[in-house]
Amino acid sequence: MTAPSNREEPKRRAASVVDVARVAGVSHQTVSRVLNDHPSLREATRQKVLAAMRELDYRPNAAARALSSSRSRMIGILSTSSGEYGPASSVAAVEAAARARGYSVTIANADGLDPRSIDEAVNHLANLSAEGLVVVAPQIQVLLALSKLSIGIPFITLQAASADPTGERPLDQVVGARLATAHLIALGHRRIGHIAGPSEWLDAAQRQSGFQAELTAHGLPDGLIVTGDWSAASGYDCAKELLAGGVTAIFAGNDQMALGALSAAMASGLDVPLDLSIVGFDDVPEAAFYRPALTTVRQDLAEAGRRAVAQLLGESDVAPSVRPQLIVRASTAVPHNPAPDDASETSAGK
Amino acid sequence: MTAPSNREEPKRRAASVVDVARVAGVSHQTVSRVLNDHPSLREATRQKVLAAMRELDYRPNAAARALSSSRSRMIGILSTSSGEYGPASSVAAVEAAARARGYSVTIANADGLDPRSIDEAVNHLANLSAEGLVVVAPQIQVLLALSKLSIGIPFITLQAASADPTGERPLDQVVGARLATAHLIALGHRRIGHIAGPSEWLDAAQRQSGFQAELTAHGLPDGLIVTGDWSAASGYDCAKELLAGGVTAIFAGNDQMALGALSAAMASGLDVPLDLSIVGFDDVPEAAFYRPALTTVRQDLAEAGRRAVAQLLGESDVAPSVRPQLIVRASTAVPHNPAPDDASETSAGK
DNA sequence: GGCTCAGATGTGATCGATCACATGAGCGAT
DNA sequence: ATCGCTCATGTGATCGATCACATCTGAGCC
Repeated sequence: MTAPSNREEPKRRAASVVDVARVAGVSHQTVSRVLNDHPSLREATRQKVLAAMRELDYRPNAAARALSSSRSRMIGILSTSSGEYGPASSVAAVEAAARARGYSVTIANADGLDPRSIDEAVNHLANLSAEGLVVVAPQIQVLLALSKLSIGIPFITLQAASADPTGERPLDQVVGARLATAHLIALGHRRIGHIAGPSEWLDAAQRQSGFQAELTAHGLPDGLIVTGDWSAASGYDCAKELLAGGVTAIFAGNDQMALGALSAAMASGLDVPLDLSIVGFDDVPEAAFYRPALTTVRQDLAEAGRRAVAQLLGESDVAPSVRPQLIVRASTAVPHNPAPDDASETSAGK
Repeated sequence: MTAPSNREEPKRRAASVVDVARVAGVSHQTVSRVLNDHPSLREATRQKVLAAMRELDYRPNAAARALSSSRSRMIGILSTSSGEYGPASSVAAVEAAARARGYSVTIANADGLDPRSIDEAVNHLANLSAEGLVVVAPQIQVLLALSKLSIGIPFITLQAASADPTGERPLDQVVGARLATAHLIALGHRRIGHIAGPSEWLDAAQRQSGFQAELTAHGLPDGLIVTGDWSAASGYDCAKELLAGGVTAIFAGNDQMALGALSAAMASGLDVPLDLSIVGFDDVPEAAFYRPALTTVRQDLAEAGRRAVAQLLGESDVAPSVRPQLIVRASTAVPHNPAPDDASETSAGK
């Protein structure tokens, strides 16, 4: 650390605003102004500074910035069970949207069932002074923990209504569920079962209520509902149960459970879609290659991520929810014994 | 900022070390020592400080810490195409391992094919002064960009040899591929095809070379290899091509492509496993529910994530690679017309 | 010409922690 | 009793940016 540093050792400390200022022949504040593109700056000066930055390979120090401005420019993603397609894609979407706005994202995964784990994850993000949280796997426990801890950080969920009383949400799960259910009803199904996700997940609850709402809207009695855990294995078991109840169609809360249901149907010697129609939710990339190819509901997760970030950062152009889309493939068809009263509908194409 | 602050406004600035010090009746440095559990600290003092922290709901300011210690306690995850199961699970594993050590993780997704996008992602992480990078989807381009940019940040990949010349790697893809191939050979297959992942992915290359190595070790001629893009759709097309080449077994570079191959076999009127055996790679959670249930290679991604972080943070106990595991299910069997020379092996159970 | 005023730039304090160094207390050896 | 040493704690500088405020310059106006 003595003045005449060993020239064998070229790794001197990284350049700072002061170094840039010296090289450019301006003050450190001017450099800072270039960094934050301040309006009143002569173009010539800006260029001088930019040149100096390039020469020194200057990288602004994020920590120093965060400290002095007390803005971390950091968004926290709170997730659980994140090997799954939906959450994983959402994380990527949020990251892209955040980075486009000059923000970074940190993740914290919580074991959704363990309150302590949730607290730890939330606290971790709070300690980083994240400016906002995106909850990617919104279990009730997580939302409860968030409001209870009441660290003054705004948060939003992709799939469900946020704490924000306006009730805006990037993805509308109810509509998607109604789409799926309406499709089955239109085909002529009357005894329809639903494999719901775990009841503590808000998306599961919303999909389930969409299912019920659509049945009711068509004057049909309440459907059979059994609850799985999002996994294909649980889908298998739940489907067995629903089949015992005599359903001709199943709407599964996600594609994995739909896959399990497909498997259960085969194990029961039933043909899909001739004996049993199945609709999934998510449109995972593999859904078209399940056998038969799965009819499912697609959500634009990328767009949802973008909107979540926009809303979190207080941008005004909050568009209405992203509309989900029904993708009709080969796992749904007119039932064998359609209800006697209404058999005018025909099978779906593709 | 005048002394008598408006009591109508209760949101005063968050507590700092100085505040805690005042309440505890010690110096700010002592508080800092508690934070970093310094060895020489009287237990009574520590308790006093901890009590003060609790009272003030003190949260250490990560930015200030990073600035003064010049350690960001942040690990960057560089990923591409992160809706997929492998990368997504790895991210979660790395996050957990990092947080357990008091580190945070930031993600940056790059579009793996676009050099500019890679540079942007790497620079983003470098600007946050991440102390290390974990490359989760190691395409050659990404690694090239990393060495070219030569920001002095250590990095490691989960699946492939890192820049570190020791060649240690958390996951050994070659072994997994040999396991899968050996299984097919042991069943009696002689004409085996491989659906490889994109050649720019190091894991794809390693799996492919493991496949070849195993064939060679058994004195078999080179296998047929066609290259997909990890997707089920490409698996379908590649399988068709391999079938035209007359293979009796296919080793797919991941489970999605294996699913596509399953679909292609059915479309060609072939029975799996009677007419065609298929092995996948990854053991995605759904693999057991494909029809037939997929024989595949399981990797312990969680353990790999842990080791990657440990190695990155320079912990000494670098264990050898995690051994992958062959999961035999129902998609592989003895071929219809086994090679005449060696038919002593029998089918694998479940 | 002198005045005002906005545009462009500079000066020093500040954010909240750690670092480097100084100091006081306690205790055994000489 | 004094030296020397370690343990426990305190003091002030420092990290690299922004913030608040001061200063300078030149154009426009009367």
